Amino acid sequence: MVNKEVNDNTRERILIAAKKVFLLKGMAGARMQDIADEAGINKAMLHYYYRSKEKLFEMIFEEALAQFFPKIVDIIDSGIPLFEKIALFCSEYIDMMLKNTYLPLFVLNEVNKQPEYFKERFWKGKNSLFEKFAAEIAAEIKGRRMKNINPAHLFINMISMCIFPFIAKPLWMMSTNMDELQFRGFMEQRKTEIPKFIIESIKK
Amino acid sequence: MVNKEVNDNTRERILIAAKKVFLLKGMAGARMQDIADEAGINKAMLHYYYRSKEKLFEMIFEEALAQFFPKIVDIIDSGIPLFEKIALFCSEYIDMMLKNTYLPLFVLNEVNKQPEYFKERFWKGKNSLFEKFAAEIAAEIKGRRMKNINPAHLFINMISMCIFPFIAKPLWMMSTNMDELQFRGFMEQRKTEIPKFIIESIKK
DNA sequence: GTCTATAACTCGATAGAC
DNA sequence: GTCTATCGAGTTATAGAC
Repeated sequence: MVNKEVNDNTRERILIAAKKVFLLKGMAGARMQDIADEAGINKAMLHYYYRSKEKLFEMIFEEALAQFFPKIVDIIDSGIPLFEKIALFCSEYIDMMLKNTYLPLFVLNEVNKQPEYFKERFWKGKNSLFEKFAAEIAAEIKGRRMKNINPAHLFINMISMCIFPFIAKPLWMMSTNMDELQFRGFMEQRKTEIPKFIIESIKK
Repeated sequence: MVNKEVNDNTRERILIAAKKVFLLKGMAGARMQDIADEAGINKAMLHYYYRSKEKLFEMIFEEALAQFFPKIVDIIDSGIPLFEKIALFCSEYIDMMLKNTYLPLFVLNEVNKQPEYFKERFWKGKNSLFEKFAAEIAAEIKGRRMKNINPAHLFINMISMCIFPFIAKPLWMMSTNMDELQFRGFMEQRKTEIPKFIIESIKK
């Protein structure tokens, strides 16, 4: 009983440490020693619980993907009106990234570095991610409730404006002389600024 | 004389090979052996010409920064009217990235991985990158030629929509079932779609 | 300048004591 | 379950012949 608890505790602490190190340094840059230090244990333990660096990485990557994607799908698949949907998406997605600043760059970087690995291992039956969204926009256009715009462009415009600032964060902070707190404030503003900017452009 | 030419030739071939490998795999993921293979020579030559992996990386990184930045500054500092400036920026910048697909992710990733190193080594007196742009927008707003919008948001909206698709390229191609050629066509469209989208939103 | 061989070192992984 | 010690593969870097 006591062992079980200690076990779970260590297992969990390794995961937390690994997440921190992998998200900061990526698969290629992370060291098992860094993770062990961060977790306050020694290297052998990492292998005892997770066999190899790759297995440990997969755990973290899978968890990261689970955070990165479902939010998108859930909101887009919901039944609320398009303009509200856009506002909700931006707000929720930016909120999630404010709690996980390194998540977007980590995911996109690893997908770029090993696209085949990602495709086979993690990309199963997710082909039609934004088809529903595209159909909804087509309907709005046909009903003359918004301007004619290619849904693909609208979709990636929205995503770009939400995610990119987190990817360019250090560069952006240098360019604007923002500190951590000001950056967070800036992203808080964007929760409403982005929807406003989009809707202003597409409304009739 | 002959030696000099051979020298230059090898030096140059190493740079080209190193650029390819570093941009694809990043500093942490790149191997000196990969670069040597790509250049069709052996590892010792790399050290003969560039001393160390880090020195070689700095060369490539510096060159990458030179491509990534000046285009922005030049156009933004030019005297053309704001709306044309936005159109020109998007077109030129996307064009540059179409020729260097991996450039944005490479630069932003390395800056994120080593922000201090970047700041000290490469960020000298570039603080006011978009101040001029902000001032110009402020003038337009005051002159009632466009809607009231925070210049910082407008600026990063524009940059985000141009750069992000390249960073999310593999994921985007999977989501939309695009092939390489279709992706290029899509980005060609965006050269005009993005300015249209922006101007539609801010014009009065 | 270019190559082969190898030194020096880093890092993931394992053995074995407790 | 946890630790120390160490192995062995892989990598950067150098020595030395040509």
